[in-house]
Amino acid sequence: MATPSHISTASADASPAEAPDNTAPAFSPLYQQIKTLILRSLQAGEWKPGDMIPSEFDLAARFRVSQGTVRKAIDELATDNLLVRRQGKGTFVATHAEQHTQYRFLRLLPDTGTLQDQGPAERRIIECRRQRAPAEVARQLALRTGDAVLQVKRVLAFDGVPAILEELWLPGVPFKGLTAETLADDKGPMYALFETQFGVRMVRAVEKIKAVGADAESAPLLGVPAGTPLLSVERLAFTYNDEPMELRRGLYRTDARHYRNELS
Amino acid sequence: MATPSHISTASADASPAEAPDNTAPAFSPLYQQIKTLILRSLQAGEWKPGDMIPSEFDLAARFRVSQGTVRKAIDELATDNLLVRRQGKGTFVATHAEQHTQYRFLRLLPDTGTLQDQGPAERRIIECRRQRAPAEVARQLALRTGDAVLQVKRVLAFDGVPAILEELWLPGVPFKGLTAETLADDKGPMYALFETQFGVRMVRAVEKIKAVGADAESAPLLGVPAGTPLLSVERLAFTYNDEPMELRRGLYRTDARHYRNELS
DNA sequence: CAGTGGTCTAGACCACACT
DNA sequence: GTGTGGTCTAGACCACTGC
Repeated sequence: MATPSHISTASADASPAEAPDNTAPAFSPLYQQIKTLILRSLQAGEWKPGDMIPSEFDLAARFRVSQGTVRKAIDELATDNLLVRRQGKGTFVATHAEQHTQYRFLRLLPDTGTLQDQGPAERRIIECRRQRAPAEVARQLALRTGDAVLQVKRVLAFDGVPAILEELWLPGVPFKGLTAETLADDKGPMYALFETQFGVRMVRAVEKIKAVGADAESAPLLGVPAGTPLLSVERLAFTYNDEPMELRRGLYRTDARHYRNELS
Repeated sequence: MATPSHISTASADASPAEAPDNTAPAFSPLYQQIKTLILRSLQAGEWKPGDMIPSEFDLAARFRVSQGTVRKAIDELATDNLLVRRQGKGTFVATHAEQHTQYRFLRLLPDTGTLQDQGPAERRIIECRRQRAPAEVARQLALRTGDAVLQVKRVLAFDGVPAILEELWLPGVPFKGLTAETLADDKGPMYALFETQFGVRMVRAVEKIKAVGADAESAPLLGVPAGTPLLSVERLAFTYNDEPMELRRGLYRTDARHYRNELS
């Protein structure tokens, strides 16, 4: 591979007397460029969550680089949890619909007992309505104030005991057609529903956690006295290319559960 | 490299009529074995935090594998934050003493303003004494109940306002000689002190987070009324090879700060 | 300049899954 | 068996650092 067409090094061979370009080298390794191209295909929906993408050799031929270079690109996408490799089978677009990855973003675990031998979460939709985005919500979702958003409010319970009260804001355009029924009828992770119904895949998220006291509105919904300390978890979730797609504020009861985090 | 001496594939060529070894394949790729060997050298203190380790070619010669294989081993150790690569210079043993990595395990950030343009944390040691390990502490630190442990209690404040009250338990043997003075005299991260004074490097940690109300003892130390919701952060930290080396319970004020977490 | 890590390639072979 | 990802090697060249 002498010089694939998509390579563009900043310092061109020609015109060395040009303005010396103080800005940035803008050099990026081939495998990074390949990574970007694959990402673009993911974003464009060329391969959907759960799909198998072409083999490393096919992609190498398509992008006109060696298989090893594609491999390195896929390696990074796999460690970012965007792709999943399965030896002997192929490489697949990651999805929230699988058993294994199902509750990847839910960090609230029971204090005792095994991880998820509790019954599945019982969901109760309290509210689901179209609305104009408040300033703060709009800012975080990269919308304009007043743009259409969906507001959802629900309670999650385990074995009949409420554990989580959460409120979600979703941008109106990509989630057009989402209703309380859609949510209520669905079983399985909400992020899996987003994938299949709206083609929106959540890739990463940032959470801000605080301790707060239950207010008069939340307390009865969670079945605790007002003032009970709760975890406030504010999450901003992103799709491909760091596009914010969901703002969520959860109140977690932590009397029998805890938020688990790994540091490294 | 036909067959380096340290390779040991489970299914040997000889004696195919042997007992078929139901247990496990026990196969591990060469680069994993190299990773283990490097890890062993780190653990043995052959290279200390901050040191430069031998070049990839030197290690390749030493382990009698190709440079690419060493590279892959180092790659993984680097993504685990055990090693740090510096182009043109070498590969170094990671340390908590650097500016960049300084507060890697502290996730409490101010709600407003830039990350750490607040003054450095002010530390106040409240207690530091040798003690016999209570059952629960012993269990988590993989000691026996009654073994010697060090118990430390301190308050961290920013700009004069207390933010964190924490209590630490450290195994007595590796931390022999740790006193309140050692801690008080030191400036800089505690984990850096552990490295230089005791040769203990913290590599990863697990935290369990709950919301609790300030009790009568903690409230005045943090300057809040009793009952104020606080984040309870229980951390178990490990050195190389997943040896637990510190148990820490922190109470965080989150009225002007939040615990930040990234999900992916 | 020499020494280090970083990238890219090409080919061989292994392990696994399906058919 | 065929096709997939996984490992290992060897060599070439690039980019950065410091003498």
